[in-house]
Amino acid sequence: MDRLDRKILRLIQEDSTLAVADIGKKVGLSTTPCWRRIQKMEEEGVIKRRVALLDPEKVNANVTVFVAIRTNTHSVEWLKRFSEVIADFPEVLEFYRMSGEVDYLLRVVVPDIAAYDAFYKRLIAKIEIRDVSSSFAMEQIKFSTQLPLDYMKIEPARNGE
Amino acid sequence: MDRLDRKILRLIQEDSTLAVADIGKKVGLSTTPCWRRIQKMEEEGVIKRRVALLDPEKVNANVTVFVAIRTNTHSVEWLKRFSEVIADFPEVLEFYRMSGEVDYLLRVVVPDIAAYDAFYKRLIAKIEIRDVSSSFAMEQIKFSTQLPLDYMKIEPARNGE
DNA sequence: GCTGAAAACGCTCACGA
DNA sequence: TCGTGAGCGTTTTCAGC
Repeated sequence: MDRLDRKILRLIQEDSTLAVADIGKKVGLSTTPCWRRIQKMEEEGVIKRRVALLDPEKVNANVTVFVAIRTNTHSVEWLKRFSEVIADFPEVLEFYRMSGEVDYLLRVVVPDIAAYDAFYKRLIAKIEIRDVSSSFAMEQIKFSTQLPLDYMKIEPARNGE
Repeated sequence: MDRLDRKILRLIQEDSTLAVADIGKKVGLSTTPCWRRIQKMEEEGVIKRRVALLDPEKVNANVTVFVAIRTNTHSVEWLKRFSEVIADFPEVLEFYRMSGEVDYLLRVVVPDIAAYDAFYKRLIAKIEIRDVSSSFAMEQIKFSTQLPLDYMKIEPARNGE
């Protein structure tokens, strides 16, 4: 992947409705070669999927809660079971295994505090957890799906640009 | 918005490359009415944008760090300044104002710990922060942009379905 | 590897039910 | 509000450079 590929990624990460011809114009490529580059990055899995992003408020899912979880059973089996449980909850958008004090961190999205409480009860009914600590977000100041591309490993373009 | 709209949202939240005709087939609608519903939801801002999601590993941005921030200057001006500073850092993908102990929470994405340290130094050089606590994610077990649609406020369809 | 053109496909709109 | 069908633009493929 070279600088042109990165330029393409920057564009489609922002807006995937752009026509291939337009992307080509912006990066200095005609339609066919630009299309082939995109095709290749899809095959390689660099581009994973194309999705529509919705307005959380308009679909009544505007409250974000971060749930810090500590467990006493640090086994692979417990994690496997826990992952399966989490997979059944569409409210959980992000799920991380952490270093430090907290073992796992969830980002949960619900309409309000009451719905979070209902979610919480359903969760602890399904699996035993030592310690759960919930932090509510008052406001989402920034949310982006655009990964920083400045760290990409770039192979120099053949023309030397 | 009725049940059909919700079905449409479910589909395009998952895969926005689906042809309108195919979406229509899946929800029981022919192309044009399906297209009109999508059009309307775009105009209303329910559908905000369409983007490509990339593989964090393949673009060398695979380490997530949660940064909990506490401030002593709880003024609107400080938040404004802080927001502007954050906007200049492409590594910050999410930024929340929190309730409780922590004032703000960032989700930062970098290639490795060294890059995080560099990011951290650049950040604190730009604005004064009372207390910063960084937690590293070892593993991203789940990441989704699909908001839960079960909480949507549904108007009954005219045909009574 | 790029260009340009042709074919296939999907989007968009006017009209009638 | 839905559906049909026609026109148009985009995507995708392919021959030639």
